[in-house]
Amino acid sequence: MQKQLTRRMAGEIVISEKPGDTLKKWRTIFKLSQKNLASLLNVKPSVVCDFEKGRRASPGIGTVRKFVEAMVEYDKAQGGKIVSSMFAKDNNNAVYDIREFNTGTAISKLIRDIDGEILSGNKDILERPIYGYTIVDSLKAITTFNVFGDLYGWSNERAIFFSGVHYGRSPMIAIRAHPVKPRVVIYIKPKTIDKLATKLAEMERIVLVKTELDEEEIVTILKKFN
Amino acid sequence: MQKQLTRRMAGEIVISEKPGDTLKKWRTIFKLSQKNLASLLNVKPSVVCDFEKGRRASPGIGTVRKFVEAMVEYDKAQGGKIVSSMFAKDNNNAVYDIREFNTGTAISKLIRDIDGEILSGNKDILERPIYGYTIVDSLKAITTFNVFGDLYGWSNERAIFFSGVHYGRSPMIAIRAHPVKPRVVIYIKPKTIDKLATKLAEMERIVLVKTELDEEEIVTILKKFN
DNA sequence: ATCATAATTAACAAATTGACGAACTCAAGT
DNA sequence: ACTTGAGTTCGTCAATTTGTTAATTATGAT
Repeated sequence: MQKQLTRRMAGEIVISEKPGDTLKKWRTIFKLSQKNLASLLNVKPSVVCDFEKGRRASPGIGTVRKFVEAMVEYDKAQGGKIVSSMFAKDNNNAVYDIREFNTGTAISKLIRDIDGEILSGNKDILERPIYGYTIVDSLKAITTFNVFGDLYGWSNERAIFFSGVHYGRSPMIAIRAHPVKPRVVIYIKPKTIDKLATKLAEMERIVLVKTELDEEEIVTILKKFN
Repeated sequence: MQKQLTRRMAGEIVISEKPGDTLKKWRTIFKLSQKNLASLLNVKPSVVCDFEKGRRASPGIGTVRKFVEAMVEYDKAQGGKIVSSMFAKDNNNAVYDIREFNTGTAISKLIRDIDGEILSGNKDILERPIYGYTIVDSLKAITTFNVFGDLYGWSNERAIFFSGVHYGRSPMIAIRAHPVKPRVVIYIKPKTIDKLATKLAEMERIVLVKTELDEEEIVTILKKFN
């Protein structure tokens, strides 16, 4: 986990147009003064300044490594607050938004409001109520372990929005594999729709919908639901 | 997406214990010879070699940036196949596990650790490095179309494990048919071994191995690889 | 206005990098 | 057996980096 962060920091510094600025950014994130950092590295503060100000156009990777590792080590000695905070954000971002409605909303109304196109689903299901929704990044949802536990809020009578959909196969397969099923699955701006996706949706009696709105627009629309 | 990858590559190189090895790893992933890469960078091949061999303990970040960006740019000009393959983690349940190593591991070490028996393969190939592995269910791999696109992670310098093997013919035929070849093929608990399998392996200069360990045991062993 | 702390800049010596070219090994074809 | 291509090793040298010291400029806080 630390190594991962050091890599990220190093990569960012190396690729940045202004490596010095990026270095400074990290130093401030770790709440270190130039003097502090310099003493961790056993050099004079002017060295740190030189790098930050870009007076060294292309410092060696050894230097970069020393810098980032020193910062991470320092934080670790302080309890690792900063390092772990970096990861707290990253882990949950598979879920873009999750909310519960106070009263049931008909599936058909939801679809109308988000300008959705029905890909699969019997008409008789469309008037069933749902009580909430979840918006997830499909790739992250699948790669992040255990997301599916967090996908369902208080009710599984809900809609699940998937963003970053390519063919729509993987999300439906994941849903098929999972014991708890949503009422509606909505693909956000899918590239194309694989036939297997609609087939699986029919098998599970799930309404499958696609929309060309993006996450942000959807959230603003759904804010009006209660 | 490109920038993301360049950052990752750069970070990996900087933090690696042997930056040169990591550099080389990426070069091979991008299917470039030292000469090719050198010409992209407008330097002589020996320069590339010097860096890969670690003659410079701490090359400048400018150098790293040039290298990394050149490779990504090159791939982009070729259609961006490799870059996009890095991000296409299309989930396919035929794939039991897939992982990359940070540094190359000799094939012989892998075989030793998983208690493998060599069925075919010259001794001189055994010291070649591999950079990752994939474990697939052989039946699913073949019946599910398009798996072979997902079989290779970041590098085809890898080992492919097949589980559920009966005679070992079909997997080798599939590999023969596919343009990208792995370095090593390992059968997990095969019932018997068809002669055709070893013959095909020899033709493709692939090391063919069998092991009596199961998937789970293999994964725990390979966890220790880096 | 003053004192302390943080940050910036300049000048400089020693070490290292970045690049070349030439000689060399090693494997793969033909 | 010969050739080609890929990769390795190394002496060389200008350009850069690494680090030091010392002087100078913000930035606050009292």
